[in-house]
Amino acid sequence: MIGKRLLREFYQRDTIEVARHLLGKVLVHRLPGGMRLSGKIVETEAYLGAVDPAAHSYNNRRTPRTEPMFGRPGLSYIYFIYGNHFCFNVVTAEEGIPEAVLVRALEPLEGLPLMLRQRPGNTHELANGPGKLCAALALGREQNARDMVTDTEVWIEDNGEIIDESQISEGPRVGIGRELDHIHWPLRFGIQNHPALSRPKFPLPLGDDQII
DNA sequence: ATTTAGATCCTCT
DNA sequence: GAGGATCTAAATG
Repeated sequence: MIGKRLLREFYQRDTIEVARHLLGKVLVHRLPGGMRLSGKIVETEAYLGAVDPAAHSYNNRRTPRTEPMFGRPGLSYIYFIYGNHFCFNVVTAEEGIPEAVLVRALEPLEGLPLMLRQRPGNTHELANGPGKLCAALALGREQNARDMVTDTEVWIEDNGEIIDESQISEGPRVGIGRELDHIHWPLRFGIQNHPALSRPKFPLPLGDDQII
């Protein structure tokens, strides 16, 4: 069963809302030839642009690399990192407001045999990290700055799955440095206890009988 | 189980 | 020239 492509309105709203609502949606890469590689989004992070020291677009920093973040909501933003990996983001909010959501983990759905050929192992370890999911879905420079509302190769679908608020874990973002307040901002979201979540583990929710 | 180091190269200063 | 929205394997407790 093939879902409905997400429309502009999905992306064109509050970035944190988009990050939460992307959980359970399906990222699709249609290869030349027609084969579909896809996975269910199980983990995301919000990057809040001008006011977010962890965002590439902090203080509206606009360079050739960050240019897609200033484009229409629904654009892909894929960048190369650490000499080895790509990371996949979706541009959010209003055009000109450089915010985005990083997709951090997928549960592979279509194209499993192909993914396993290049990285043998457990299904839930094929795309449980931002670099790994780009490798699994063959996303790279070629797929940067695509308008996923209209593109014929890369887009996101709604397959009808509803993720209730009560099934969403949240916590601080990963890998963004060490000194300032923003490292505590709870802008990382995941489907609670899903086997394809990345590391590190989400913190336990705070409760009355919880000891830290 | 947790920590460390190395790979590797693009982007911006 | 420095460092990064990462990953893996190897070392350590």
